[in-house]
Amino acid sequence: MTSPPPKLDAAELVEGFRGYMRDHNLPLTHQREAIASALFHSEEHLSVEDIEAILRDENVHVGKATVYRTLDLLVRAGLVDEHDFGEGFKRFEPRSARSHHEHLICLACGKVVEFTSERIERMKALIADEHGFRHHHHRLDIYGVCSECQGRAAVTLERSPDRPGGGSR
Amino acid sequence: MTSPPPKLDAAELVEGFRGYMRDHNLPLTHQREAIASALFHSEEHLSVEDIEAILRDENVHVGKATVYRTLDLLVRAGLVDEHDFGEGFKRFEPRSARSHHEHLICLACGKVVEFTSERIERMKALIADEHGFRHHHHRLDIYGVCSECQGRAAVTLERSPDRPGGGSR
DNA sequence: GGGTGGCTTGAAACTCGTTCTCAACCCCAG
DNA sequence: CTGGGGTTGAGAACGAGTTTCAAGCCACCC
Repeated sequence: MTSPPPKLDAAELVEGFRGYMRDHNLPLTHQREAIASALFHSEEHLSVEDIEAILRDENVHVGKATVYRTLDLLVRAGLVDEHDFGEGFKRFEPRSARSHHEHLICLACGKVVEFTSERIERMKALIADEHGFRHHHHRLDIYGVCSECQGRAAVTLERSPDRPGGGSR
Repeated sequence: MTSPPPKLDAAELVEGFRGYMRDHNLPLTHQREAIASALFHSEEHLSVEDIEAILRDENVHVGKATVYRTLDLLVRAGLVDEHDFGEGFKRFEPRSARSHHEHLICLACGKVVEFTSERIERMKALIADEHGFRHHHHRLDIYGVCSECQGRAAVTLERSPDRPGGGSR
């Protein structure tokens, strides 16, 4: 478990968080800063468990209720995106300066690769229109096997939709 | 709640189920037939609760463990597709003769509209390729507000990804 | 038709992610 | 510094889904 390099615009996001809290007259507690900072400085799609582990490593104790509450806050502030890759729990990702992106998920190792597609952006708006929907948001997740895992022996995938390989339930 | 017209190829699917059970030397119990039949004759994306309600209406008592086990069986048999629209529980849909399709989900009333897109089918394969992934399956869900709900007063949507309006948690 | 073996069933206990409760606590404006 | 309102944390609660295990049923045999 190596520590990944800090997210490019982490400082910006932290500043954005402080501003949001100020604007909404919400107290900026140590716990909230620790959680936001942990998330903003990560390159990964973190689960609540991941976040708790990071805080534990930093010897910062935060109750899980607070982790969930703060994540909720961050999502509502528009600084964090919430994802459900069908593992039975959610993952969180700082909303970077980059535009909206989709995900490629490896069924063997759980790796998540992000990509963007102008054409898909245009198409989803078109499709919503066609059916009389006012588009709000969408989700495109492609599940497959990444190039590294294709090399490894006998990657047998059962027919099991919405179920990456990393689940522990 | 009016009863929707039966799915076009329900009889076919029931026959497929019988065949699968025979081929795999699995006993065809009353419970399994009742669950499969309920699902195959529905036009909706049913939750486990929905299925239990249908069976209750038919005065067929089936334990929920059996419902889950049978759904698992149907999914593995390839006769049913499993979906997660981010409501906190799964929905099930008979796999009809139609090709793979995507979903438009109304955030206000929970209605699900299906659609297909040749271009998206082609594009997702292309994208997987581009990133060295062997494509397995994918999911495209577009969330928005349907035309009927757009008319209704004050449909205020909080910024809350993966969360249709029908949840009861 | 009756027997028999193995798979299935159902009720309840359990798991696990997430939310709620509430008394103690902290942030910050005054 | 002080007070009050929002926040925190431990644990209880919740809800979807799974497991357990004794009792029951299906299907095949005679």
